[in-house]
This record gives sequence, C-alpha cells and structure tokens, in this order.
Amino acid sequence: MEYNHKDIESRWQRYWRDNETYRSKIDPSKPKFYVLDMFPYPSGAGLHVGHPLGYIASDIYSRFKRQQGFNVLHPMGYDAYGLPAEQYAIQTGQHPEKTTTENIARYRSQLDKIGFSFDWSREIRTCDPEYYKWTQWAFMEMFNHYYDLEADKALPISELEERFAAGGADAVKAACSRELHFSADEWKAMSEKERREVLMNYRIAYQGETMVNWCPALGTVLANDEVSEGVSVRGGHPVEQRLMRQWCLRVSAYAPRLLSDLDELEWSDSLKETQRNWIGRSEGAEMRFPVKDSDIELEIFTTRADTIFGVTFMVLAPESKYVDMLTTPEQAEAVKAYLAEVKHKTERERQIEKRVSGVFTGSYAVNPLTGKEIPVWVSDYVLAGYGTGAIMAVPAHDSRDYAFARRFDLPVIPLIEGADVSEESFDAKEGIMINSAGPELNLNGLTVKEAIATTKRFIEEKGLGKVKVNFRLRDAIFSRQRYWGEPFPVYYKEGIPYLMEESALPLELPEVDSYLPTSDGQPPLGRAKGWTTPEGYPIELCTMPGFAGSSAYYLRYMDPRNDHELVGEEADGYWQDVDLYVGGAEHATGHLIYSRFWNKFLYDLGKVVKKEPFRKLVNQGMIQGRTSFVYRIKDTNTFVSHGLKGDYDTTPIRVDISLVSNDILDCEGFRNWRPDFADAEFLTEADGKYHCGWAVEKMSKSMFNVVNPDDIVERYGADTLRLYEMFLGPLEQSKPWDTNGIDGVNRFLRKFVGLFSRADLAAKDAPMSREESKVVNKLIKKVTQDIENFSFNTSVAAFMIAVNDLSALKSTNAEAIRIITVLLAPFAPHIAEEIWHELGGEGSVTVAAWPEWDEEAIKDDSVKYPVSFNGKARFVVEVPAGTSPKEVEAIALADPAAAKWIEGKEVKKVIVVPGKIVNIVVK
RNA sequence: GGAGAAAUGGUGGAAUGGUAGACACGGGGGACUUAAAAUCCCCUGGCCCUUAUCGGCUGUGUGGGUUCGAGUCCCACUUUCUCUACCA
Repeated sequence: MEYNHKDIESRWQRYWRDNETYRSKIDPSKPKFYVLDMFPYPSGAGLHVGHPLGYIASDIYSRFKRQQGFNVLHPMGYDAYGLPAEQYAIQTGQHPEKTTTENIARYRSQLDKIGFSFDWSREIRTCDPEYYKWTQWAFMEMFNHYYDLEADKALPISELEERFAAGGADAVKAACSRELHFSADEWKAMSEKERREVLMNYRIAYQGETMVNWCPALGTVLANDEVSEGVSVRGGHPVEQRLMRQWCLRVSAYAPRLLSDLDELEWSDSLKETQRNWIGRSEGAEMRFPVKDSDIELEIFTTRADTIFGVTFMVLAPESKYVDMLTTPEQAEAVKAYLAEVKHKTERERQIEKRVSGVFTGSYAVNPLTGKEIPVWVSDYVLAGYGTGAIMAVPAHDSRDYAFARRFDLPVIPLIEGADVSEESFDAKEGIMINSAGPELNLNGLTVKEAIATTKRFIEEKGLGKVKVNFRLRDAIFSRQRYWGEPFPVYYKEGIPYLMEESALPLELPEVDSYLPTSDGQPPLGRAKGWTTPEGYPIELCTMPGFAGSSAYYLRYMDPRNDHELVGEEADGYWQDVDLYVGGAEHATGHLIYSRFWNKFLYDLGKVVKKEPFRKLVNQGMIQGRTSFVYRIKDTNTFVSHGLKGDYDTTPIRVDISLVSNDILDCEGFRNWRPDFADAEFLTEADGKYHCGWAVEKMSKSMFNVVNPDDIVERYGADTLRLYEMFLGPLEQSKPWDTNGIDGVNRFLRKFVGLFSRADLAAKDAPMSREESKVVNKLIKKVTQDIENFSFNTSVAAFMIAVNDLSALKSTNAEAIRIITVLLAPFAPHIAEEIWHELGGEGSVTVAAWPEWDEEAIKDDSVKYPVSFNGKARFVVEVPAGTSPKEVEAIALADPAAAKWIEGKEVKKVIVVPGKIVNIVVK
C-alpha cells in the first residue's frame, strides 16, 4: 500500500461526516464523558500551529474514551463577540457579523483538515440570538436574586422584599454594596423608586457607582482581568480610574465558595494557587479609631493588629468618604488641590512615577490603646476598593508606610526585637515584640503570631473592632460601551432600570450606521433607530462583556437547540459537568472565575446539578515561534552563514520561516522574497549550504515565524501534524515550534504502512509469536497509561519502538498490526481507519474497542531474555530492606536461576538493585 | 514585592528512589544507485587507555543533607520562564 495522505485523509473525513460517526446522544446505558476545549475567538489571522495543540490532545483523549466504551460529548463552537471584530468594523465600516462569519468559516475549514472528532451538530456561536437569549436570561435571573449570607446561596429578590417588610434591613444578612439600615415601617413608607434603589444595593446583577477601569482609547470600561500593569490587555492602551454608573455582577458574594471548592478540583496546583491569590482571602481585624474633637470613628482594616503600638499616622484613599468629613477648614485648599492632581493621573502614571505623594487633612485620630493622637493623611497609595479605604500606618513594618513616613518626616517606631529600620522597613511576620505596652494590653515578649491573636481577642472583647475576613476579589463590571456584544434586556423608566419581559428574549442587536460612540459620548447603540420598548422607554445602550457569553457555554452544548431552557433537566442530569477541560492558563483569573461563579449561581437556582463546572483541567503550553535569521555583512548585500558570521560585522535579519528547512536557507526563494534581496550573495559553509541562526519568540506575523497548520497538512498530512504536535514535548510545557523533527514522525507512519504491506493477510488468524505478543502487549500497557497521564509524547515514542521491534522480528503477523492500528486510532485516525479497513475491519476503527493488555505476555523471562539484552541477565531476588549492595550481590550469584545462567561463563559485572533486580553481565 | 514552574548531550526531550540520556532530530560512517532522492544497516554525553578489542574514569545548574542507593526526596543558593501586584 502506498501512503498517500491527501487521498486517505479526505476520504475518511468525508466518511465520518456522512456517517455522523461522532454525533453524541444521551444514552443512559453508557457512562458519559464530557471533553471540552476552550472555544476559540475567530480572529482574522486564522489558526496557527499553536492553536490546535490543545485540540489534538483533547481529541486523542475523546477518541480513547470512546474506544473504552464511554459516551463522549466533544463539542466545539466560537466565542464570537469581541473587540477585534469591532475595531475592524470601525476601520472598514463592515458589520462585525460579516467578518465574524467569514472568520468562522475559515476556522472551520482549518479545523476540519486536522480530523477532529467534534460533534458539529452541537456547534454554538455566542453572537447567535438563539444562544445569547440564554446569556440575557441569566442576567435577568441575577437581577432578580440576592445573595443571602445565612442560607449561603442566591435567593429570589421577592423574598428579600418580604423580609424587609417584616423586619427591615437588619432582619436580613445579605451581600450588598453598602450597609443599609431601615426599619420595616420605613421600608413600607418608601416609594417604588426608593425601594428599587434599595434593592439595587442587594441584587446579584446590579447597577452601581463604582471606580472603573476606563480606557479612553477603546472608549469603554474594562474588568480587572482585562487590565494589566495599567494598560488594556487588548491593544495596550492606557487605562484610568473613573467613577461611573455601571452594571456589575456580585461575584464577591461567592468568594468564599469559589475559594473552598477549589480543593475538590483536579486542576494543576499552580492554577489553583493563581485563583487563590486572585480571590485573595486575608484574615485580619476591622478596627475603629475615634477622631479627636469629633463623633466620627475612623474604620480601618489590618492584618497586622499586632503592630497597633507602632501606628504613627493614618491614611485615607483619595476617594474615601472620610476625606470630606475629616478635612479641616485650614487644610481644605491643600486637600482639594491634591485630589484634583490625583484624579488627573492615570493608573499607569501612578505606577510609573512611584513618587510618594499625599496631604494632611488637619484632623487627628486617637489610638484606642495608647490614647496618643496621630495625624490623618490622604494618599493615593491607599486603595478605595479594598478593605475600608483607610489604613493605620505602621512605617516600621510596612514598606509603603515607611516610604510615606520618610517623605513627610513622620515618626517610625520599631516593634520587633533586632529589626533595623534605619534604611528600610521590616515587613516579615516574625520576631519578638518590643515597644508594645499600653495601660490595658502588653504584647512585649510575644512572637508576632501570638501578638496578632492576642490583639484580635483584645479588640473584640473591648468592642474596639471585630475580626474580619476580607477578599481581594471584586465584583465584575458587566457593561461595555460597545456595539459588538449582547444587549441588556433592560429599559429605563424615570431613570430607573427595569427588566423586560422574558418573552422579549432574545433582545436582538440592532443595526447602526457607525460603530463609533455618538457625538455626545453615548455608546454606539445610541445611534440605533427605535431602540426603545413599544411604550417608548429607552433601552440600555451598553452591551455585555466578552465573558458573558463564555461563562455558561459548556452547559449549552449539552442541549444546544433547546428553545425553552438554557439546558434541559434530562440533558443536564446526564452530562452533568465537564470531565476534562483543556485550554490555556491565561484564563485563570478571567473566564475560569466567571464560569465557576455563573455555574454556582445556576446551582443555587437549582438549574444545574453540579457545584463546579470543570472537574479536571489541563493547561496546554504555549507554542512559541522559532524565528530564523540571516546575517548581512554591513553595507553590502552579502549574507554569511551562521557558522561563519564571527568573522564579519553583520546585522541579523529575520527571514520568513517558509524559506527555511532544517535551518537551511532556500537561497533562491530568499532572492525572490523581497526585491531588495534579489541580487543577494551568500557565503556558505563547507557543506555548500547556508545555515540560518534562530531565536525563540512569540509566534506572530511581524516576526515572520508563523506556521500555518494547513501547510503542514498539505505537505505531511493531518496524522503527521497530530503526532508531531504531541511528540514535541510535554503537553503542559511551553515550547517553540520547530519543524526540524517532523520528518521523524512522518517516517514512522510510512514505516508502519510498510510493516502492514508486508503482513500476511492470508493468515489473518495466525497467533502472535511470544516476541510479537510481548511487543504488542507492552505497547497496549504503555499507551493506555500514557493517555491517562496526558503523556502523549512518550506514547508516540512507544509506537515507534513497537514498529521498529516488529520490523526487527521480521513480523508478518496481521493480528499484531490490527491491535497497533486500534491503539493508533486516537492519534492518527485517518491512516488507522485505512489500514483497519484493508485488514477487513467493520465500521470505523475510531470506535473499535480499546484492547486490554496481558501482563503475562510482558513478564521478563530470565532464560530467554539475555539473548536480546547485550549479554546481560536480569534476575529478581528477594532481600530484606537495608541489605548492602555487596550482600545482595552474593545472594544474587547464589540464586539457582542465576547460577544456571552463569554456568561456564565468566562473570564480568554485577549491577545490583536491592529488593528488585540484579543484572549480571557475563562473557 | 508576592506566587508558581523549570534547569539532563549539538537540539527537542525519556527515566514508580534502583543500569541516566528512551524516542526523535542533527552529525559521522557504510550498503543500494551511473548519480541524486528515498530506503536500509552501524556509530554518536565527555574524558582517558588501547593498533583494535577489552576496559577505566566522569557526568543531570551550584553547595549541603537524608538513604545501602538521589536526575528524582529535604534545605540553601544561582539562573531562566510564566502569572500577579501599592490588597494594608
């Protein structure tokens, strides 16, 4: 048989499509297995070889599980809303839907060529009204629920209203934006508008005045995970802080559950740790400091209650409500000027400058333990959004407080024995306390740990404050001033937001004449004609962010065409949750938090059966580019090979990766590449070839190092691409794409075809020899275990060894070929299918039963084994633990089996592995 | 500043605490061929000894430790990568 990959692959891809081989249906007689890939955003650039890495791994696993008898759900779709399509629309005037549809078509054709076993009948697109109907529905449910802290779950807002009517605000413990206090009578006396304002404080999807990340260049707000180091993740534009009225999701209410439920997930430790840090639980104390000559008490949060005797000043965030309350008339001018200055600085500028700034309010607080008066300052190093927006400053033991104290010449009191605070603060939480004695509390001599506990107990007993757990996780800002996203099913009556009727869903995105904001600064939807309810009330102009559509898509795949529920009870009850989720670690603090939150909310509502959406998660590593360089001798058009460049003064130039093969430059192609290289001269090495240099860089067009999977498929075939991507190295590790070794796996496939061609098909039922059986059973064991461990690179190696071993045995056994074909099916499904049918197999090999290995066949046979083991014999000897190598050697040589082997030969060497194996080398 | 991961030949990488370097690339040599490609066979961590064989020594970033035995476990350090950050 000839290995013609184009013919074989297109034929079997058509067969799978025509026979709906990978279509999955609910089947209670079989155990389910749900394998999911993070769905792609269809960008204009198409797929490069890095994208399919995770898809190939999950496809191998899906096929493997299918062969093991599981009913596998393995769907694919598109995260179709996003900024790039909208930016492109602004530039070209093309509707984002058009470019998105085109990009999706391109992605689909690229994916199809790789031979994935996706169930395309379940495809979803987040921009499809049939899909985003359920995104809007979830928002409405969140609007209609609050988080009850006693029940520790979301409850309907109507219950909250009943409880307000019965007992006022204090009758309910609920997650809220601000602590409110009112009686039942006051509640009953409120107007509808007032009540709605109160309820907004409790809703899980709520509108709030919050400090947001405003990106002027993009004209929209961004969530915390969409901002990194003061610039937008997409585009790298500066981001500033602004107080705006925005839709938010009360993700913070779920922080404790998001944290504790991490324990039961099979995720990598590093990913769990990233989420733990992002959720950021910190245990501390909330304390009140009375303000001198005033009734006001300043509330602060600290994790270092032990340092209370070292507080030499207090600091407020510029946005803190205390600033107005505490600024004295004499300081009013200075404070006002400072606030104006801070407001103009963007987050980025604040971080770059790192300059310590601040202003004195004129007020003094009183340390409740010492009675000492301490000045209250305002500074932008304190964040309004964390804790209470006010801190007690302990310059001796906090580096930020220290910098501030040095800048404004405030006192520094060391509290830990031996800490030298003349140059810098001592931030470590260790040591013995000093200088920490007051009239009622003495911490001197205690360790820091003991002091923290003692102080906490003391302030609780004295009513100075309370022990409090704070979370870093903030509520997610849920509006974007953008066009290409889900519209909110919300309209405004007298400025108050109301939900539309559920029957209005899906609320479809209207047409606009331009995708830019309106002249008066409204979002693009401000341009939509008739964007009102039938009664004429205006509809919300913002749209939802990217994570809205990607938060529950895994549920929709279970029941994608259900038009009366997000997911039906039967489908959810059967498929339950994602057993294996494969995708990039960059979603750790975005999508993977939001999805977990969204799922937990639906769980509270009883809409889904599982607390967590993704049971096991594997992060595939990034594939970087391998950029090739040529070296031009300065001021000439002569290029010198990498090995000779030391002798010349050269400039490295990036060269398109398609002109380079195994680091050898295609000189003719290079001359034709760009006009200014048309008359290039080459100084080659001794072998007459031009060798390129290389470096690992991000894969991108500008580096000329993008490798398109289509090209690999065209040249080597999808099976080679699949095997090679797995052979490249461990799945979770980042690695550069390097085509240098691809010939190796291609050669393996051709060898396997060759082995099959020599097989004796006439004697199909002939049993395998002892040696053949050993090779095959070893392979079954190795591949089965490797797939379970996601160690795909070593299983590819195992296939190569098996085929080489069978070739060496000159095997013509058809049964051996048949088993290897079944094992190979998840990795290289096309060629496996072809050979399976040539062998007379029925149906599709990709659903053929996975073989079991026979441990007996693999066992080492100490009589025969040395023949093929370079003169080494291997024996197992039993010895007590702790036996020295010398003693084991003596026991081994006395062993009857060993003695038989040694008889008449000279013992050259004894390699001892106590309790396990002894290798005896003889001459 | 914090957290996590990693460090093994010319290269990508293998090694349940038990013969380090599987497998592949690259390189060298040979067979076949008029020739090339393809294919097949042999060698390929370093150093030393030897005409060759046979052999010896050394070797998993650095320094310690645990162990009969460490690439693997523990401690410290160095370097690299990733994530994250005025979070009190």
